[in-house]
Amino acid sequence: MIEALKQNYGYLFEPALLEGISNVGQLKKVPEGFQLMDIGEPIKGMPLILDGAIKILREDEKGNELVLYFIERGDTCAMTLSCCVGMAKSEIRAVAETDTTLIMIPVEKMENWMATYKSWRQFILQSYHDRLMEMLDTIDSIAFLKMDERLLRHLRDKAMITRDDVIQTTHQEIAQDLNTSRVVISRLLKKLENQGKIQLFRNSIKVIDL
Amino acid sequence: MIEALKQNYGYLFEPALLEGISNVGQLKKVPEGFQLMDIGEPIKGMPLILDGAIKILREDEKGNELVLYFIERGDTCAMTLSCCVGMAKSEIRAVAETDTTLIMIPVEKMENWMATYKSWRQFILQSYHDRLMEMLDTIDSIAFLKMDERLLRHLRDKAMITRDDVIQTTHQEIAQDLNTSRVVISRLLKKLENQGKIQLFRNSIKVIDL
DNA sequence: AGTGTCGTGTAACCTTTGTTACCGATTACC
DNA sequence: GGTAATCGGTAACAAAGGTTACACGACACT
Repeated sequence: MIEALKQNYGYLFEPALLEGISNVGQLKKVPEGFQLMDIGEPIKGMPLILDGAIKILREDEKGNELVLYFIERGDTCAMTLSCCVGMAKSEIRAVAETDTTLIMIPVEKMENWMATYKSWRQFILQSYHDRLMEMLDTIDSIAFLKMDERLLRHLRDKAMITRDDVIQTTHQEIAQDLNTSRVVISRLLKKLENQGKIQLFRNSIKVIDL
Repeated sequence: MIEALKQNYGYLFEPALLEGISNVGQLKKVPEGFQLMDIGEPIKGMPLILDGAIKILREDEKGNELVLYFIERGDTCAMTLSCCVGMAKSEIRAVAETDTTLIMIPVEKMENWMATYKSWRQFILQSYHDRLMEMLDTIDSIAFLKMDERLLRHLRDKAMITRDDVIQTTHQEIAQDLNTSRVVISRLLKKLENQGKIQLFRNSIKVIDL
């Protein structure tokens, strides 16, 4: 574990902190589609992603979903940080977008390390910052963009985090991610294909115009 | 200044920190409508609100606006915190919603106090948490609600922060806040009035159903 | 091969929201 | 008092997105 940790976070954290993490942290490998956290669930720990990607999404009472953003290698989940401060319940759902390796850190350590390690403080603040910016991005998309632009952006995001211009997914799944209906997505995807921006296949989409 | 400071933040910060704030902080009184910060502007300092309320909004390249949330007495602006970490440019615009009194703290002090005062650390983290939750709320509104519900929610928010069920505003201004057109707002306001949830006057709206 | 399920394309229609245009009332300013 | 600007109501229409229904091919399972 310490090896993968050093590789991803070595330049960030001082040796003593790396050691602390590897002592109390719990290595976890989860397959694609695995649900790491759900809305209303108490927070068990804070994840440090070593490899893979996680989809963070929001749901309302009626079951409508919306993807907020993805987190990747080197990231952590600000919502988790957040919950250590105030309430203990998660406001979001986290689902592994690809096979993912991560370290879970018990929440008790956080305040502790905040006082001790400057690098930890900076990491936490940076994470909050990054997540706030992602949320701003999300808000920009929903508030200012039409569905076809949101769709294209979503496809590019997915291509980016999987590092593959061919996305394995269905129209139905995209519709859920963007909180709209399958018919609408099929319609717009066809339009994007006619514009030469993507290529459609059964169960996959190739993004041309990255 | 130290008096107003103690009154609003005394229970949060230890005496030494309060003293530090009152030494380096700069007291500011701004009138309603005053623009405290704009998108792209470098961040000068971090505001602690003593009295009043500030509207935080986002704008895209085309000039479309959207209100993100309001901050009030006892709050600070997470975007400012955020900018001390990464870039130095503001991502948002801040406009005084009412006459407002605040203390500006130079950004240099932040990292300093983070190491020294536990209460400061907790305040910063709590602020980040609060702001993230507000952003989630905003996303919920835009993503899951129809315009009439968003409108009603906006009116209630405004009533809340001004502590007055009569809102002084125009349909045009509301339309800007919600990134839609005046005609749409007029239409929906009329509907809400017919439903008995509000009462319309020239330049003001009374929220019945708080 | 036969059956059922899943993924996709498409048409028809409805609702919500955005746009343009116009009008009357109120207010501000000279 | 006259004039211009602002504010709000409304109609008519356009565009975007949501809904329902159905067809057809791919695929899985037996």
